[in-house]
Amino acid sequence: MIEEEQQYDPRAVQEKWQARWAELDVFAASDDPADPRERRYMLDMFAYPSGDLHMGHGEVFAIGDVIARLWLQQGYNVLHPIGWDSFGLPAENAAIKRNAHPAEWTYANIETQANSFRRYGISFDWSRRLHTSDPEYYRWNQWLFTRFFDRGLAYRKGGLVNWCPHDQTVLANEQVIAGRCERCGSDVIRRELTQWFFKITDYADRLLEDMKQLEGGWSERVLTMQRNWIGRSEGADVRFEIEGRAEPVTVYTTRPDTLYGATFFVVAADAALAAEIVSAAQRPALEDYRAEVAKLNDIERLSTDKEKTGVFLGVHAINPVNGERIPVWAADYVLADYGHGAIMAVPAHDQRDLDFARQFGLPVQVVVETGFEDPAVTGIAAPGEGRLTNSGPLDGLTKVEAISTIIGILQERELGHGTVNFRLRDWLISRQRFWGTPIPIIHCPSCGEVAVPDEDLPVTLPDNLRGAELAPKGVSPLAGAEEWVNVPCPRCGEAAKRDTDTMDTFVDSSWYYLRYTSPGYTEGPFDPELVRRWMPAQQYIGGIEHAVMHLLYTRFFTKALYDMGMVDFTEPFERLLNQGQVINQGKAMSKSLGNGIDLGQQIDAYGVDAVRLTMIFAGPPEEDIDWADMSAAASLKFLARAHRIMTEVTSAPGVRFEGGDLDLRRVTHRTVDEVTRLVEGYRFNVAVARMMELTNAARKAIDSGPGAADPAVREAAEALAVMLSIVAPYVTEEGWEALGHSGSIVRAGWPVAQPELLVQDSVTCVVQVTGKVRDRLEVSPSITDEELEKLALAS
RNA sequence: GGGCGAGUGGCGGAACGGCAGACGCGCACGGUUCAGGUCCGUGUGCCCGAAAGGGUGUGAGGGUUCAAAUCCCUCCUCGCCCACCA
Repeated sequence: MIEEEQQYDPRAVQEKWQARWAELDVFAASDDPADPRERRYMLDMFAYPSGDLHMGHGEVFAIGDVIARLWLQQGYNVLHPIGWDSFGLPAENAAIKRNAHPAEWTYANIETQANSFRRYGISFDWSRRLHTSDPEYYRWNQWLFTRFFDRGLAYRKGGLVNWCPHDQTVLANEQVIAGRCERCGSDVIRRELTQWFFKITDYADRLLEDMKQLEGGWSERVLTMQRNWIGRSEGADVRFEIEGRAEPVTVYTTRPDTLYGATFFVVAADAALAAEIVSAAQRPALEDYRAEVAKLNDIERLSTDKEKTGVFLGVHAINPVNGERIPVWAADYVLADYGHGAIMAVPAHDQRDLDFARQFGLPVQVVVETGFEDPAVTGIAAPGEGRLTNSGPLDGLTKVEAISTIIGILQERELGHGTVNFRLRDWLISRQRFWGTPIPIIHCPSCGEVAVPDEDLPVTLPDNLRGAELAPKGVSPLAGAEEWVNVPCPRCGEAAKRDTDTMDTFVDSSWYYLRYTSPGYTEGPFDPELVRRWMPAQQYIGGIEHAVMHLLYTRFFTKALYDMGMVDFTEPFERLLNQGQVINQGKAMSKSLGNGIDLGQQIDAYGVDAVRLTMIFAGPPEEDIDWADMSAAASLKFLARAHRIMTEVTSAPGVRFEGGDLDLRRVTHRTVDEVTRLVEGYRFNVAVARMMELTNAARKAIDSGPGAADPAVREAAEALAVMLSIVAPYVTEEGWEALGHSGSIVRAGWPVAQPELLVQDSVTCVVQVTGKVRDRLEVSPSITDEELEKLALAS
């Protein structure tokens, strides 16, 4: 029920100011090079149009808007755009279910979300809106792909890839989370396919190295996650002869110093090499074993303390440094796609190798004196440091000395060399689905892979496929669109076929922030001049779930574009904030738990301002918010209290503050000073607490202090209105109007603290003796140490 | 198994190495109100005490320091990331 005393009706106020903001165009960024204002780019991760906005959007966009509105108040020329990441599986699945085209569902949801964003009061420059499913956008995806293709950064290769049996498409390594599909949670299996990749591994070193630029601006957490993902390690490649094979086999090791302790050799069971070198006698055993391994999915393979399994391949390898014949085994603990898919096993100094040796009765040779008891007896490997032993020329050396010595020997004899290895794999971008950017390649029987020429871009999706025609069948639905598929080769004119796969939607999101600077640009993906002006973005905000995938891909794209001379920076985002999740009753909201909270309903009940304030005041932005612990009603109460202060001011607008009540003025200026620093340091919840204190101080001044007519009360109310406007834009617009101002508070200007009002007349000095508070002294802040000591001893 | 981070009232959370618990929720009491709610005010870590006051207190234990929630070590618990990564 709406109370008669209630000062404002959220719904009417919201509509009033949405119209006013549009009319005054207060959120437009200026591309005018003559604009004297310093530019700032506030970037939110764009939205996926899965229905209406949800609570998570409510938090992330509230946070982004606080920063964007702070900058607007501070007088910056602010770019704060929004768009939609509108290709992707859910649209396709919805279309199959409803016998419709994915575009219908997608664009309807986009409109719903756009309206909700407007209501939510986010300070977007709507003129820059983009949708990745628009041909004008994905045209440039294709253009960029062809540039990557020309430079060898996009290439096709066959091999084992991750396959999601539910979504019926391949997945990039980054999209496999603990053996499951990142999107649907199905167990991922491996499949042999020829697919398109982006050569992100060429950039592994730079992706790692350039993190130096990000330190301080990105959380250590995200940087660590990226570092782990890239997984750089230093070691050596060592060539082992395999008896009966012409070519030696290379293994990678981080411990070349232990080469003399290699007592057997292991090949990944699923690697082609195992089948190639196995002896005739052992072939059936290997085939049985491979069938066993194939049955296990990654989850089972990962189960802890799993017994080591493997089969002897009936052949021997030769240890290149001491000529020893060591048996070659196949096992599933060696991974086909890491290193070279084969290892030298040093059981004395590697736990996995030791477990395997003990399982199959293989010899253990200690080559480092670590002080550990004999691993062969204890079953505990000795991975530590120590002097080398039983190692010929390495005997007596330390680990570091031995590594460089053995690498020298290997290089001299052409048996190996020092090298760096990465865990990072190339980015698999092909998808066997419809609702994405068609890969702009034509396969010609005589010319091979031919890029679609620029003048033929975009290759648009056929619009006659709908419903069941889009159903996943293991190959792209585009393969069924014959008149679309069959085209002449652009090079020779012979009959050829289009590539029928579409691109991973992470390609779309790898450069959208560049397009915002010039969304209507037709000469390329973005206007290089405008990108130079606006980028890199000062602030990026989004969920931690993108810490590896999206953020790694955007960084890769930026570096690739830098190498093409299209941008003049190597890192796209200066500061990154990863907000926590909004959960309910301790758990993520989900349909199955029935604990979902609807953002729209919260707004209907409490108003936009109260919902935004609740998100902001709940705690540090990186932490999760449990909505069950929050009170939007309390937020509404505070907003009404703050608004009432603004309506009670009786002095005239423009009154000189100088003669006003000094105590209140000090509180105001101290609050301004602190709030500014708190917001800039992401401490939004504490900033709100300070605003509440200012509100309480103003309340007291009106009720039992100098009274509503005192200029200091106006000063407090105006400062409060502007500071609070970055969190609660609507009620503060009302308050600003009640204070006698016209136009919009968006342009009011951020208050500036006067230094002389920040110093206090007296400070409380606490006298402690052995850590216990013994006395408190009120002293001048300018007191000298001697005087203070005298006072303390006297008391 | 490895790495990173975090443990503070009934709750969400504040505290450059310097008065622990700001601010808010909740609760209690008072004012306003016919009443309830709203609104305004006071109080509120825990223990003893009518009060003044005293004791105690930031997951556990130890250390550094005149002084530790904060820095160091060990342990416990929770969260996240990676994971037979050679």
